[in-house]
Amino acid sequence: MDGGWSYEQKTLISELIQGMDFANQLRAQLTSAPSTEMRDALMQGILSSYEKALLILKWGGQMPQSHLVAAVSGIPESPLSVNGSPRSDDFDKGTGDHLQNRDISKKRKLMPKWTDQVRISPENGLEGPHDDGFSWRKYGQKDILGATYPRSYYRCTYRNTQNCWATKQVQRSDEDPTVFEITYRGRHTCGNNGPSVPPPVSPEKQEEKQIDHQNNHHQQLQQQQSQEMLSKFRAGLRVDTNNLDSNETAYRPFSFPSASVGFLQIEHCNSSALTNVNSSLFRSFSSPFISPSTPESSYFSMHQVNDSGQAHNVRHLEPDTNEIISTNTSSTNSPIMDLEFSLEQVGIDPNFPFDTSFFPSFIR
DNA sequence: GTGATTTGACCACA
DNA sequence: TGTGGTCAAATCAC
Repeated sequence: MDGGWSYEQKTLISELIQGMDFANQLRAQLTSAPSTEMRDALMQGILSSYEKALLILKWGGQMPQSHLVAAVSGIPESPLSVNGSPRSDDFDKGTGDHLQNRDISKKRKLMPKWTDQVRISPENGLEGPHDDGFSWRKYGQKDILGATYPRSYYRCTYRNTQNCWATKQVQRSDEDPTVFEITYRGRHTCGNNGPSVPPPVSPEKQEEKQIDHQNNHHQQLQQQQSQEMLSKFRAGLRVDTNNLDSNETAYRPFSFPSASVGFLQIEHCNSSALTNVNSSLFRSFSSPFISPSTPESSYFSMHQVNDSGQAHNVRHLEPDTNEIISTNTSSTNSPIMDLEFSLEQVGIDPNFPFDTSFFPSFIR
């Protein structure tokens, strides 16, 4: 799948992912103040646009329809408490304030939710669901009515330390015990093992990197051009906060940082670089991204990076049967279908000199 | 000793 | 009232 991807494209995706993370974090901050509708809409616009851009770049308009269902919803996902202060576990322990707990419960319900299905291949020796790159901590297991196998509940390990309220539920399929249905809820707001933090590198990966370093010389040349292009891109990206309440003047116009860890990942541009991108995409968006299958396989597969930095096939999706289920009702349900969004909507200077050669030919 | 997992109990919701 | 989701004490693993 990685074939044909230019360095610039990888870089742009990395940057977009990071920008999306920032937007997420910003939204989490903004929702702490009253009158959040405007800001939520703004943030949703940013996220939606990022998602579309990534979809365009990733699939060149040929994304499998069966995997477009889940998408970022337009509803607030922030796990922040109503008063805006970061929640601690103490809030959940519910020793006193039931109203507050009710709010938290509602917020959780409103979190974006999407379902993925993962087939475990016997050859990789996995007995449980794949490692999706994030660090999860199991907090419960429940027998579900009508289900053969119990459902496991996981939350982000960094929930306490980084206020990351992402959770997932893992349910083994009755029909096919090798398939795990994983329901994610909420986006990761932690940076751990996410797009911004490269996972530890295994010996195998280091070997890959050595090989890939041989290609780095050429990539460095490209990198210079990309840096230049990205700086233009950053300069053109603005979120207009003029319409925000006056008490929000502390919020600066959104822009990309001058440096990004994601860029460092690309710097070691190996097979795992895109793997990281894929993994990041997978984590950052409701729409899972899968790669074309290998010729010998009738499945789609997706490489992801586990905690030890090993890339492995974690998704073997039968294109016809493994539909992605989602409860999402957002307008972004069909990202490819809904590409008519203006740059001004998201604060991008319409006069920004996009290098159209950068984009897949179908949108030129 | 510390962190992760297990598991029974509790709570909210339909 | 039944079910799903979460909590938290007990237990396990490293």
